[in-house]
Amino acid sequence: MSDSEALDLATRYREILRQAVYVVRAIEADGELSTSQVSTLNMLSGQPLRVSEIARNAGIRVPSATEQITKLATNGLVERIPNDHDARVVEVRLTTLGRHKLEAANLRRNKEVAAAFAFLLPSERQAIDRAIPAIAKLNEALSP
Amino acid sequence: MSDSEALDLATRYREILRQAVYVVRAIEADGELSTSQVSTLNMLSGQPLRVSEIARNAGIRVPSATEQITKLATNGLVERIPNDHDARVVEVRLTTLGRHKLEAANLRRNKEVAAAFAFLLPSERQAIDRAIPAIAKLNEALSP
DNA sequence: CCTATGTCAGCACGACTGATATTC
DNA sequence: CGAATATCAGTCGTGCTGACATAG
Repeated sequence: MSDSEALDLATRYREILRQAVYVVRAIEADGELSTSQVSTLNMLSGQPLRVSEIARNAGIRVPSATEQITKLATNGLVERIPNDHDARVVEVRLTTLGRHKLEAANLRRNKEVAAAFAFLLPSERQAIDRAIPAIAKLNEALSP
Repeated sequence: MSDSEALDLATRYREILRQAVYVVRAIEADGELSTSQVSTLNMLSGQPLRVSEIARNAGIRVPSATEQITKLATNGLVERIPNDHDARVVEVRLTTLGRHKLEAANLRRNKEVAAAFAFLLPSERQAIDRAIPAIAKLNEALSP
């Protein structure tokens, strides 16, 4: 790929991404979890994580993660658990309520997106499906 | 495509998008235009637009667009032009300075993204290339 | 004593709603 | 008069840096 082809592809990619961000943000419902809250909770759906791990996974700083967690904990969606081996560490765990709210929010959002996918041709859905691993690798390459 | 396949695709698509947002935001340089400023200015690179048109294109409310424009105008990147036929309307136009700063910011960002594309296999670049029109159509389907 | 971890305080950006001119 | 256009005022969410307490 020539330099100018790469620049052209980058331009189109950046533009489509900008659009997609606004469009996906717009499917948030009133009173539901915010997109960043869903992201944080999704991370915790497998196992509890430390504050610093949450920050690293989310691409944000530790104080910002603390703030998110404080808000989620106030709403009873996560709980802080002290670590027996290292008293500096705080593990953050989904509560049952948090898990239920997360599943509801994920399902609603995914249904909306899935409904939009129904407007695409099979070949178009396939094109997006095949691009997802490549975008993941690109994200990796762009990460610090 | 079955419902569960569509839901699965939607899940993976939402997740990859979330990642991409953080990663692309992170390539902002200090003292440069912000991502939302670049978006606004890119809209104006073709022809002047009304405040309400900018808001609609950007997927934001009119007062938010006004605020963006005020900031850009304060920095000399755009100028407000009254409309002869309708005194309620304000057209917003790129200044020469705005055009130069926009081109510099676009080039720097696109170079960073293009450099990341270089880490991908040709087949992976092709996969993203082919997905872009499909994502555009998906954005269309998700728009209100 | 130095480092790691998490929190607190204060700030910036960018969105929102509701209220207000002004013009059509 | 009602609708359209843009702005202003005030608020909220989410990120940041710098300072700090506590633990290793």
